[in-house]
Amino acid sequence: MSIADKSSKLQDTPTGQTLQQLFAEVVFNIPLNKLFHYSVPPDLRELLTPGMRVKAPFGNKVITGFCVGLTTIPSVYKTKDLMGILDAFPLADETMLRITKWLSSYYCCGWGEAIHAVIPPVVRRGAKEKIDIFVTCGKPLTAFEKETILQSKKRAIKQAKVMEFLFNQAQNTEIRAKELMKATGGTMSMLRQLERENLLQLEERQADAVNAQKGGAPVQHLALSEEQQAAFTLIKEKLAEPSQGIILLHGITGSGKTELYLQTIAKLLEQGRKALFLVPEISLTSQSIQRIKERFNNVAVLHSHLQGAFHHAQWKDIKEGRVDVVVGARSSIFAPLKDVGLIILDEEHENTYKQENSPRYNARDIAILRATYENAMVILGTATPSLESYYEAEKGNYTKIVLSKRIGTLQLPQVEIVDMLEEVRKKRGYHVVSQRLEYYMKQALSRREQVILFLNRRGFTPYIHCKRCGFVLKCHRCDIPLTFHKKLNIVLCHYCHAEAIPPESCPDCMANYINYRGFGTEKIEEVIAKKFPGYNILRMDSDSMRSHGSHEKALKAFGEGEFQILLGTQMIAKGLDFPNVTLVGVISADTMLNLPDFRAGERTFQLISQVAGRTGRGQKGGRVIVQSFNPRHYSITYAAAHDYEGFAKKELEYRRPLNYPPFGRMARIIFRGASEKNTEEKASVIAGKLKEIAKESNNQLQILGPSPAPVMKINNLFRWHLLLKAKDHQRIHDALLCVADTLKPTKGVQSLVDVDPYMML
DNA sequence: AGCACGCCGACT
DNA sequence: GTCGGCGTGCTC
Ligand SMILES: [Zn+2]
Ligand SMILES: [Zn+2]
Repeated sequence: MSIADKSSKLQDTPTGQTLQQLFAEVVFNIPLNKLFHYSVPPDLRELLTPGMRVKAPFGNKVITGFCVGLTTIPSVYKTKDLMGILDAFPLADETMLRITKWLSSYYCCGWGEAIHAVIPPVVRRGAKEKIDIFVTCGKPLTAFEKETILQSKKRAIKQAKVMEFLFNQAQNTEIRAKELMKATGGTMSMLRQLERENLLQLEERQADAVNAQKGGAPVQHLALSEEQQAAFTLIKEKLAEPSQGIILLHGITGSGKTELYLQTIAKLLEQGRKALFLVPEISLTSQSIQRIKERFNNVAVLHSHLQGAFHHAQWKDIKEGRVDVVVGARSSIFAPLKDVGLIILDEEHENTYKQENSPRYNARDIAILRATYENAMVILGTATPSLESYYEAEKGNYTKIVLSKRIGTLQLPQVEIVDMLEEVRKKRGYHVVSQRLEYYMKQALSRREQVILFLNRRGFTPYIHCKRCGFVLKCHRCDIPLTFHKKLNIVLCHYCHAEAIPPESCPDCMANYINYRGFGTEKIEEVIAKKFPGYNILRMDSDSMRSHGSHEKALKAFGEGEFQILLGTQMIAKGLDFPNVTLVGVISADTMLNLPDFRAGERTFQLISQVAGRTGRGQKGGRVIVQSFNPRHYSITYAAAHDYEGFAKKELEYRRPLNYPPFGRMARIIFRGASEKNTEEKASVIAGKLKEIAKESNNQLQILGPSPAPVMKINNLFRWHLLLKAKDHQRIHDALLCVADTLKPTKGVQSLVDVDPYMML
């Protein structure tokens, strides 16, 4: 314990200089937005830089914290000494400290929590650097010399095998010792023995994390279309300006956005700066990731569930400037690149950019923030801009660039909406496949073309109910109907994954009138198999694609024509590019439309547009059939007409009077607890306080609720929520700050604050 | 978040 | 009379 009084404020250094006592500002990974000051002992003084992790006594134990700053003025009289420094270099640079501070303020979490969320776990754990052993043949040998060696090893079969394997490799190529041993059955001691005999060379070094393509010229740029060229010219102009700003690149599917991204990256790299490329999710089948890797040399593809050591090495490579382009999903926005000049968000509207646990940030907003801090350009690319981005562009805050033409002679597919109510009347009863869809499927299949069917619901039937008393079978832990899975013969909760045996009679009234109602992908598969015997159906949903690599394998098989019909959920909605697919059927466009969410219409429009983009990718053209019980809903009709502008105008018209984003801002507080009563109570206490603040604000702030969340119970926890709505975010922020201390968990009820929420369930 | 301190019910 | 429940407050 050092006392910050006059006598100890000065310390003597070995050189005799007298230095003022220095204090470290430290934050911890706890839900507490508070700085703690620690005195820096003389021996640590030279080593400590903000951004490093430190060991500090906290309460009666020693924990790890982050140093976020240094000061000579402590906030308290008594300060404890720092006990150690964990890093030789700061894990977070100045920009990252600024960003995390902003995160903690904006999303209502501790600064320490924000930093914690931004540093990959492997880096925090300080994974030992992965050392690989590489084997090479050494000097070139003639065929005769090789033969002599093999002869001399006649009695050491395994050794001969190793040497033979090496000889069969191309001259001077290296192979990982592990791979070599796996292929030949050799052991490490064997390799060491061969090394001693000078028959091979072993080199121990850190595995390369970067996509280093030694030699082999990168793939050349493609020629740009007239429209692309105009867009590129504009981007280049913006790039040359001192503050480059934000570009909304609105390009329909197939208009060549990726090529523009790539050439812009190339332009930026010429300036010696680095680029960050964000994608909604990293999938091995992604075309754009493949194209980036073949176009540039030092590309790092960040994979969130990557091998620890590899990830650590990759992170270091990025930090130390050996990487030019970082590609990754949401959390890659925090990649420790120095001097980022360009941040690209592909499919900007995707909700995967929003993190659904604390800090609940949106990578799109962080990208814009980071770009202003680092003076970088942001390109938001999409075929269906989020209304937030569209509106910013309309206001002139973003530069909008439109690519309205498909590359080459490709035509947009023709979209036909089928009124399912009409269908019910015509066919007397409900059929999941309409006559129109069946007709076009027959046509396409008879021409040996392929069909994609989309349904955003897995399982066999989503409801199990009693025809006599109306009882609906629900999960005993959640307020959610159970889904019947036929193949596994279980009923499953899609929220908590609880499973049960399908009932044969009503659990409530014992009647034998159990009805399995509705349809999921599993049932559609059965229906289609009956209707189209002799065709191979590939079903892709999280049930059928559970094992590793099955996703890639399945798509490859479909691409090679092994299957004629591909049926699946969300997972087949994006990115697929199969020229032989001439028909896409949307089994139900209503699944999202009926959700209690003000973005339901926007989501429906995006989904139909995205799914429609899976066809018309070849010379044979394409057609889309959209089945709906709301065939005249504007989200569906505008999507069918490929009219984004029309949709956006209509949707904005609906949101404006209600002050929904983009006109207003929102935050949501979710309360959850084991006791229904306590949960409700807590929600109304907080709501009461907020409503008082709202009253003072002259109705600038609105409080909606408290009310039970649309899903009232998940995993035995009851859920209530309330919404804050205001014209500007500051009001919401101030209000949240006022109630912040009452949001701590009490009586087993916790409160979760979600600023700019996406999920409303 | 942990952890200590503190104040009221049901146990030896 | 004590053991332990978890409500409140603090951590440089
Ligand atoms: Zn459940
Ligand atoms: Zn019943």
